[in-house]
Amino acid sequence: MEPIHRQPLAIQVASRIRDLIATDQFPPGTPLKEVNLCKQLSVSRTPLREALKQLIAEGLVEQIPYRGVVVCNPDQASIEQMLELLGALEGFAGEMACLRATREEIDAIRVLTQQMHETYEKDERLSYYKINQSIHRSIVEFSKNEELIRSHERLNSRLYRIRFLSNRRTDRWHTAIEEHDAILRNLEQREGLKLNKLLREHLGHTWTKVKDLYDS
Amino acid sequence: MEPIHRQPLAIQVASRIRDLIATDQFPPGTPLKEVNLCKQLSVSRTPLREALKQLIAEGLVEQIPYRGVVVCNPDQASIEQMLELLGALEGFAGEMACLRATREEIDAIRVLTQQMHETYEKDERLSYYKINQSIHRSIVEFSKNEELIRSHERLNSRLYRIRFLSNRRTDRWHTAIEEHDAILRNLEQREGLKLNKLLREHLGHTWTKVKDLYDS
DNA sequence: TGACACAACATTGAATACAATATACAAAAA
DNA sequence: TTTTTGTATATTGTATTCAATGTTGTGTCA
Repeated sequence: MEPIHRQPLAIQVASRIRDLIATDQFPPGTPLKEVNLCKQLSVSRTPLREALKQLIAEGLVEQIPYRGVVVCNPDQASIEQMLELLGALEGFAGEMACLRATREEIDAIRVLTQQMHETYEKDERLSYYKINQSIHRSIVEFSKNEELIRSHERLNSRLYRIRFLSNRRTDRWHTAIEEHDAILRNLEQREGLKLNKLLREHLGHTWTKVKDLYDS
Repeated sequence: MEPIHRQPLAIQVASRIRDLIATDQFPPGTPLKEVNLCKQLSVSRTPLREALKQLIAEGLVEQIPYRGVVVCNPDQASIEQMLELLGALEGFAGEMACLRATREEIDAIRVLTQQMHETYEKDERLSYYKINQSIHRSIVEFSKNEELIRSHERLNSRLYRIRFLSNRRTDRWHTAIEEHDAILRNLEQREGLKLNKLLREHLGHTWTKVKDLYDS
């Protein structure tokens, strides 16, 4: 029988705050005052502080001794480095996926890519964003490397907000779709090295979008 | 003027426990009972618990609700996956280092590689181990990607104990040295792709050593 | 003798109380 | 008026207390 999952309060609090940051309800620079948050979330300081410790370890917030915790505001250089690393991770994941993904798993990617085309035709920005995330996450999962999956997940969540904001720009939408077609093709043909390169470039293009966003 | 660095207790406690795990004084499976540790480290439960939360986030220990925290005992598959990821990270770092390392930084690697040869001649196992770690860490640093450096650092610290244990085997010592010569050569000639491949293979060989260790 | 119920204990989870430190503001001196 | 310094207040850091849960051992009944 399915066991009951118990989550310590700290874990729940952590994921709640994580969401608040990702959805820009706690934008960068927001000071996370303990007593305020306690009241808002109806928990005491102990689990809240333990949750914050976790977020600090994830790099989502930063702590200054005796002066509290604030939401990180990564500068352009940090974002570029994070995207560069994300590209490396996804590229490597893609390479491994070429070796390890099953026929069915690749079919699933094809379906998602097809759906992505449809959202493009219908101009559904949010759906596009979600499907795009799905595809990338799936490729990483198909690497069958748990450690890689976790690392990617953590880094990606830190970039969630940035990517969401940069998704508003429509410039590169069409080319992004074409890139996804190429990604699918190379995955189907198990061209590991080429897929690696493609994914790294694909993420590199995200950076140019983000950069424009910052510059404007 | 140089500011005074203050470390909250939780941070200090965390790094102390991290060391105890790395040096096998807290071998895998050791239950980390809160009150015991409190007394041993002379701190109260609150900062200790916050430290544990950090170690959990790092994946060094695992927590079971209401049953405490134990030192992780990664199985063969996990170790293989961690080493695979470590190889990917170092490989990518090497590729970036070829683009970004200064002449002086590469010289530093040459010096270290030379010292490594000397420890081999003198059969100084511990020195060899430390220099080896230095070289790998330096290459990652020369990628000039802070995010990559942090990720590598965290993953590497989790493998510290394993690598230390596998260092006792002498079989592959000579070939490892030769690989390091090749790594240096390719770094000097800025052959990014080749260096990437070399480093990934180098880490792959570590895995065969570890595997032998487990099998015997 | 073995299985089960129950109680006593040990351990973690959460809340509160207290201490240390930083910040803001006002009063006093130059 | 400006600078400095002391004090009040807010906030975080740490310790302690209480509650919830898991574990172990013992005694009873079949």
